[in-house]
Amino acid sequence: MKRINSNDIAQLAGVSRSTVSRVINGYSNVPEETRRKVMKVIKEHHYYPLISGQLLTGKKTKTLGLFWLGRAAIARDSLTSSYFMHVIDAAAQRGYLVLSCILDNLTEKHNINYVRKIFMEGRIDAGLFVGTSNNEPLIEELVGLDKIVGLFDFYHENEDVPNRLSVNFDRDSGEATIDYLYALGHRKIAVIDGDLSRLSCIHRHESYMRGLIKHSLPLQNKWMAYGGIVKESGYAAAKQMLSACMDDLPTAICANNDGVAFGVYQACEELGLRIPEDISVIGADGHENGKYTNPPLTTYSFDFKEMFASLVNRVIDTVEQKDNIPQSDFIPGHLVERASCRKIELL
Amino acid sequence: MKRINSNDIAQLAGVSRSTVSRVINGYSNVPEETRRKVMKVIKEHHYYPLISGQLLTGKKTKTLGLFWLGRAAIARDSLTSSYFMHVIDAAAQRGYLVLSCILDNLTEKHNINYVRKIFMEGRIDAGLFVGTSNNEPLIEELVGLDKIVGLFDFYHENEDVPNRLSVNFDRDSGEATIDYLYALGHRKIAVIDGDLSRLSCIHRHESYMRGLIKHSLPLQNKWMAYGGIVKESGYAAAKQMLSACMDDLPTAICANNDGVAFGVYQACEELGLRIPEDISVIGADGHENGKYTNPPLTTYSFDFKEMFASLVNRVIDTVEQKDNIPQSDFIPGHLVERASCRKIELL
DNA sequence: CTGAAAGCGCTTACAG
DNA sequence: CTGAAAGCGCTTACAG
Repeated sequence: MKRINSNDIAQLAGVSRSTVSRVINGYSNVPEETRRKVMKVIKEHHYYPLISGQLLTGKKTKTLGLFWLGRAAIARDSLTSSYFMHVIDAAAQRGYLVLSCILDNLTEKHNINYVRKIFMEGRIDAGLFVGTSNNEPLIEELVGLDKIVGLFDFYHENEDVPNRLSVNFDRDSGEATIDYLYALGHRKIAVIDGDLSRLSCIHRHESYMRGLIKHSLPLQNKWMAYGGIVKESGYAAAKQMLSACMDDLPTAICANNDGVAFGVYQACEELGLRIPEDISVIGADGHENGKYTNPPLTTYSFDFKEMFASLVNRVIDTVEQKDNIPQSDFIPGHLVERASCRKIELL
Repeated sequence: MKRINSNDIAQLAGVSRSTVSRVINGYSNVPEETRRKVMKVIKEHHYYPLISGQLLTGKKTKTLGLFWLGRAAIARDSLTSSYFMHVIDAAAQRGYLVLSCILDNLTEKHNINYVRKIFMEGRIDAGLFVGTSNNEPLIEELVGLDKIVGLFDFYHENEDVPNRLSVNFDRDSGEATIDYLYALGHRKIAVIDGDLSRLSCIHRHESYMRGLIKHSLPLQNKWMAYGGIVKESGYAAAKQMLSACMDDLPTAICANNDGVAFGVYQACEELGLRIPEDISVIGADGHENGKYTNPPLTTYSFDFKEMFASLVNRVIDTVEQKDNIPQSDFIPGHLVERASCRKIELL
């Protein structure tokens, strides 16, 4: 059974292929009657033009690539499913589809070729990258080839490159977290940093430090650790840090993100430290599971839906050659107070 | 800057487009020296043939559609991120990409047209559906149009339709669950069913009933409820059921899936019932979060990675016109014993 | 072993 | 307002 094409539709409707095409593409110079006649045949046969033909004439794919870096983090983090959904929804909103790839990194030859191929074969109008580390030559190459690229949490000072868009966490989350703890009376505050090859982790680290300095609080090595970005690494870092300073414990721990905070919970449990009675814990992200931990996790929360929508919309605006598109967007977060931080009575 | 095409490559390499194409497609009748000469130019210019041109000559898209039904369930369930990953990984394994869509249902006109369009426009070689309910006319239409369709948890007795593939949960999970509880000494067993428009929920219900009957246990209305498939609905069902039979509580509750079991946990907590001391709870699925609940959830677990790999591979085999492809596959689950079911001393 | 030619399904100036 | 023609980038019989 041969597939029906625009020629067949034209014949059935008694017009030329040109007219069929004009109707499909909504040209204004088609009289209402002709349009109706052609549409009738199109509907009857469930005819849709093949994109392969359309693409060859310069139409867009109306497809975004979504390149997800870091398989391990994805597998372990349930926030991720909502990320996927946010991207797909935001794109669908604008009539775009999403082609998803999961890759461990963007440095292995094999992965580089894979991504490059998807761009060069003309499968997508633009590509979104999530989980990039701070230096990605492939992305610069693609930008140089005039490919449109959207980056989550990957800011470039250079804003003169209109085909490189980004969305970022605000840069004050760390400071705001410290402010909150300070106001509760905490003076001995530990910080567990994330993966410092990621932009947001660097910014948050710097912001924590600004907060500590602002309040003239001590920056002590024994109260600092690198906790990665997942529960397991957060657990290991917290366990080691706390074990080493049991004689002089901090009264509060800032975890670079909620996954790490869950690891801190586990470490505290094993060390017999009650949260928040013995030690307060505060995270960052706004992870869904934070509502259900015991105690529920106080955290500096971000609206990921908003973040992805901002990125997707500006990328699509760029594809559609709109004007005055902001290249970067820093999304503000806000404190979500639950039950993992307690007030300290000051003497 | 114009894009380089096969003509340019041909000129640069001093051959015809035909030969360039032969090299790219790995034809055997190209002498090694010519091949090398052409490949050199191709590599140098990072040339990749546009798929639009290739498709028009009958090549496949090497892309699978993934149609995800039921936005609400996705948003709430963190298992979902691993589902996405399993599909994308299994497809990538075979050199296929995945185009993902999220839809509330397959019944609204708008959604039907959306899915139909993606198939008809030639964007994908086959489509996978997850979260379908038991009767989906659109799927039958697509099957009738010779589209290749892969269904998760949606079995058809009629196995004579080679372009309709499915993967399913084994049909003994309910019975095995009852067997387990019976062996622990439980005689008063409640069942919270899922969404009976889904095949697996029906099968599991029937299987629970078989188990109860086999052991001559009472099928009591007061110990039966419909709990949907997410935590919230499971909570509501359990709360209502338990509140209504506080004078004669079951000693164990079977939850249709783990999400529902988490709802049961919440209901029990509110009613002051300790798990497993006062009441045992067992789930089904093997949800990652079940490890972290208090107490950790005993459940009848399935390997979703295996399930999706089975479906993806058989769908791709069908696309590639291999022979003797099983249309359905029932994947066996197994009991994962954690701490939510206790032994009952029999008098 | 290899090139010239036809053709895939569409859209879009062009001409009328 | 509308049709005939050209062209997009590829692959594949066909002929030599």
